[in-house]
Amino acid sequence: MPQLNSGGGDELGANDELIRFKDEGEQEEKSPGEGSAEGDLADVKSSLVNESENHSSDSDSEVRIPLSHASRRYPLLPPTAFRRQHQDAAFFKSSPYAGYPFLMIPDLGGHYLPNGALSPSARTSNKVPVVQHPHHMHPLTPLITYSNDRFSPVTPPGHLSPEIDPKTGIPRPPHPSELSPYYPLSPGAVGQIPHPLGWLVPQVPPPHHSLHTSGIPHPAIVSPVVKQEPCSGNHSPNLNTKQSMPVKKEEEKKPHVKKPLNAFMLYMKEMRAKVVAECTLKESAAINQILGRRWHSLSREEQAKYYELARKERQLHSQLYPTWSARDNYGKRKKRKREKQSQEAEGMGSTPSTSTQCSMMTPWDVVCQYAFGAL
DNA sequence: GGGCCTTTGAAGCTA
DNA sequence: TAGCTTCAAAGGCCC
Repeated sequence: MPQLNSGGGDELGANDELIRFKDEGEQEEKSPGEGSAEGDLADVKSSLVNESENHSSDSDSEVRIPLSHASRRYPLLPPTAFRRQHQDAAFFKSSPYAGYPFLMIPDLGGHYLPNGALSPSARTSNKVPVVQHPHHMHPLTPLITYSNDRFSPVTPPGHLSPEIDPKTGIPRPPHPSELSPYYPLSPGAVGQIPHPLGWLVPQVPPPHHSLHTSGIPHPAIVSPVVKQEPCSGNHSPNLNTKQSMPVKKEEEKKPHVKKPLNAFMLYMKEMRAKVVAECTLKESAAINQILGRRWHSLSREEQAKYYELARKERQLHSQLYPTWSARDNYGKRKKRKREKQSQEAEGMGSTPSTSTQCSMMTPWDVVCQYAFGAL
């Protein structure tokens, strides 16, 4: 992936990302940021439904990709290409993003400064290069959270009380502004923060340990998969076990500091509940497909918010864990899909797995190949 | 019970 | 340096 800005302009990642959608003609949302989950839901559902209906009308209603079982479960790829023939007229009229990638790119530079900040022209009235968040969430609140469950949702004094979603009538899930999911703090710590911005330059103690000042592990730290060694009666595990731990075991016990969330992850975190509320889907794979398309339908300004958030997220993360590297988490997960695929590819010789094939082809290639029976 | 699926982006790794 | 790989979240599904 081309790093468009070596000067730390993370937001320019959006640029790259815009390019990625160039040849997909993917944008079907009506208006930026107002993607209808129902429409997306219709897509996903129709895809799911068509999976069973496909036998009777597989000729032209929808091209399905009998790839992996997951692809069968979420046969959305490439979504627009599949649907365009029949749904465009009814559902996705002229896509406002038909020229999205082309139109946006040259404009992008005008809004971003080499350091990654939004240029004044791109800013609204606020000096903070983060546009006011439309989803009743302070744009910077993700920075103070990392996990919903590590700390119970303690509402800071004077903060919002639990709300009922006016749209759905469903109790709105704890909102990041009340319950920051990314870098959650102990209640006390939260109370010490007068403003979310305070976290941008946190007066945090030297982060060479995994504990907050409160003694509670930082929320970005996930309890490592550690075999609990019998501790001789002392329940100050973090300190005492560490002292007596051999170097190797100490490394094993090294707390798992998670990667900071990128812009899209932040967006997903925020929007997932909304999408789930708007539709009946619960499977993350399907939800993520919707969110992925919504992400692309966002305006640049809206995306810029999340890129900025992500940038600050990384900033904060690096301040909290200056010695942490993404490398630390490499190999922490068990088995990766690609491993399996590569194994399959090896076994299949010149015939790579379909997924691998897809990764090497444009979605349209896949469509064409399926449409013409090449696959 | 653990891995897979799905998405995008950041960062590490490799040739 | 380009291209590939891994991980981050999430929750249902599958083996």
